[in-house]
Amino acid sequence: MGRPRAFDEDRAVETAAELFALRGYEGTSVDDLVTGLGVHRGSLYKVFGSKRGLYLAALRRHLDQEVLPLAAALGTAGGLAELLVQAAAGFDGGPAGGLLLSAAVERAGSDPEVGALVAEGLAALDTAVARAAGPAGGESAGPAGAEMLAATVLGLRLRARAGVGGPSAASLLAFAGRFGGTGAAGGAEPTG
Amino acid sequence: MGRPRAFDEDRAVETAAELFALRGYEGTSVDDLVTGLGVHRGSLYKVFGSKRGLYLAALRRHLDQEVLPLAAALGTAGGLAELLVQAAAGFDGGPAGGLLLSAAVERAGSDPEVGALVAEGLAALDTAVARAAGPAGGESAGPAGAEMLAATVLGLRLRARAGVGGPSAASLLAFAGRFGGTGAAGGAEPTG
DNA sequence: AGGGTTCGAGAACGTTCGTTCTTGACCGGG
DNA sequence: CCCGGTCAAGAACGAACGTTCTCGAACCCT
Repeated sequence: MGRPRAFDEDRAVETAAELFALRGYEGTSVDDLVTGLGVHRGSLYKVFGSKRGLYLAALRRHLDQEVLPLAAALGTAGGLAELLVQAAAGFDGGPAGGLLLSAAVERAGSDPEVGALVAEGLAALDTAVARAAGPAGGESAGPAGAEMLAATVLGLRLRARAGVGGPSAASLLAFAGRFGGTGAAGGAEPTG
Repeated sequence: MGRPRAFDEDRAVETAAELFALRGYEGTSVDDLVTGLGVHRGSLYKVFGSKRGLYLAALRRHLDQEVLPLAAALGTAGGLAELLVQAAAGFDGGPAGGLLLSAAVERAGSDPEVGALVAEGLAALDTAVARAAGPAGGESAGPAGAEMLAATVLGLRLRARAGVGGPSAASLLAFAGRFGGTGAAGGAEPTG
């Protein structure tokens, strides 16, 4: 009953996630969202309740549609070296954890609900890294060795986001070699 | 000539750095700054020109008074293991790169001047890590191996800032051991 | 066909934003 | 002594903020 919705809700949340990832929560105004999403103000408040509600939906979607699938894919195929290379390159050039990174720094400390979502995303990253690194990184490096490598991945993403150049491919491979990762284990000859 | 200033400018910038680090640039209002600094609005604009001017001064001070000295200290004394342990623990419990982290994620991409300062801070961190890691991390791990370890330090600080638990001490020592770091090279027995 | 309900369009709300202005207190040099 | 200049105090500015309201159009169900 009633008039059917004229916009794709999931697509709106996806666009909101990109805007929030790009400019942060405080840096993105409701006007920006209304313009960028092409969704009317009233509809936005009817569906999501508030700007924060839309932000939480965007972060939730970011985890479900990008972080978790990416983590799962990296956990099964490819080794540690590939994971580090893709992390430094921005995975596939997309947002690639940009919203997770932004939320972790800007909102996780002051908004408990955001903090819980960020913790969930980071835990998924830990699991993926543990699987990619295999026994070398996940076990012999200590009971929580994967968290160290996950921190490295986060740091690489942060550097890329800040616009500073990342390490060379040779460094990435040499680094992975220290953990006996698949693909580039052993020798660490700078080839470039 | 004229009435002398009644507030400590350097102390005001220091407090501003703490506020900006805690709530970010967009999340800190001029009213917050006026209240927190105890400096009048007019004086603030007379001295720093704008909110952004104060932010740049705070970031500049953060680099000069906290990041660079910390990097220098870590570069000369202590090994990689100690650096990682201190990074995970928040160095000395202070802001410890919080403003650098916040600026890197929130402002470096959209404000070139902030981006330059952030790049300077990250470069200083690279240098410090290279010295702490010694030949093992700085050379044999590749020409830019230190950047990988610096990324790990950044990731650890980000995790701490987001409020998620960091790796155990055993993991940190085992990780450092992979690079032949001073203090905990070799064995990686979980002692806790 | 018509009632009930939800939608999209946009004006409007009060608040807060960053910034500027006005006013009077204070200080050093002639 | 008093004058030029800098200071602190706070009101005030227009713009932008997040949110709410009013209104007519569009649609499903009976």
